[in-house]
Amino acid sequence: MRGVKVTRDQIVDRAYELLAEAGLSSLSMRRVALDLGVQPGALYYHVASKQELLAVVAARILKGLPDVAKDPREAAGDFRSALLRVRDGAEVVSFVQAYRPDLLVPTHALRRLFAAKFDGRHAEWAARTVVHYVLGFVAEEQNHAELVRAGIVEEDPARSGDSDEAFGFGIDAILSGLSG
Amino acid sequence: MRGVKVTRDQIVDRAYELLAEAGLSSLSMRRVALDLGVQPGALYYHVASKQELLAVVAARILKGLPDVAKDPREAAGDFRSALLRVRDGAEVVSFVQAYRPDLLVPTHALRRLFAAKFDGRHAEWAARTVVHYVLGFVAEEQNHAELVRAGIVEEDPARSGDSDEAFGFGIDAILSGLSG
DNA sequence: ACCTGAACACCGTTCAAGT
DNA sequence: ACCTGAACACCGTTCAAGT
Repeated sequence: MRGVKVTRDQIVDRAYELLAEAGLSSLSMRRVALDLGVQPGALYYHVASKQELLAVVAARILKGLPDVAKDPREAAGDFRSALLRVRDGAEVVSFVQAYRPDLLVPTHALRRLFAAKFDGRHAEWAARTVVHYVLGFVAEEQNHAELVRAGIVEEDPARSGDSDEAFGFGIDAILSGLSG
Repeated sequence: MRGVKVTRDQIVDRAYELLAEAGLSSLSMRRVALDLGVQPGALYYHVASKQELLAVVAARILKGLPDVAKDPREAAGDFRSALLRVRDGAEVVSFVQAYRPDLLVPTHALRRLFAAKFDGRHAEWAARTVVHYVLGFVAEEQNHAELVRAGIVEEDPARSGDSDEAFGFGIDAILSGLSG
């Protein structure tokens, strides 16, 4: 077989699509390679590791998010929406936050907003408090959705539908506490 | 080879130790089986899946946590301490929270504490707000620690050491917001 | 009842060799 | 420069067959 050309962009695109459509458990280097008609090893000429690939995919999940929002409440809502658009989005972004915190837009935007009321140290902590809450909230939402999809757990109709309200409740409490 | 007897407790014990000492990436069914001197398939007579095993391990991580604490601040601190005792503790508990929410003590305890000020619905949301924050915070702490340990990322001395203070800052903000 | 042996269908990563 | 082929060292899970 001849070597079929692959670009880094194609790899990232395919990885993103795979994640968005099928979730993190379907996103493997071998699957990406197969879809692109290339041997698994070929990917490593363009990307150092699966972790690096995930970091770039996470950045794409958050692309389009404005780097400066009106207020923290809107920033948090936009953040959640971006995560929900991609299956397991919160888990991927959560990992990348520890791997490459500099790559993540929402923390920057929030820190800037909080910089009006706090000094640098506390603005950073305030931003992280919001980010941790959002990631924790959405991670549970999405993990639960994956388990329902897999038929491992059945969704209980009592607690479903309240997600937006529950999210808003927490955000409001946090923001009111931060401005107290 | 003859069949060596294994109990469910031995499996859970070994899984917990493996996690505590070496982290989630070292916790495999095959490794547990090897350590117990048994074939991998033998485990499936005692435990339905790796997910079920993780659920029991998560319960053990939180065992010893009082099911009714004095105040939410203490409950949150105890929760974080329990997670930090085991490598990748937050990630495991985070997964299990979506898989078997009923198994997790801290939400129960917090809901009970918040039930004094809120009705059932809002007490639940308040408890979850705190739990999401704690899990998000500790997940980042531990993910970062794993990456440092693996030499993939070097820890920056500027932001290290502040963890307790940063955690307290967020908790105080959330709790003051919840009681406003 | 409980385990072995062996398989099935996968993983991420490396690297000599080819073009 | 970029890819193949092939390997290395693993995974979770299933299941007939043994005891």
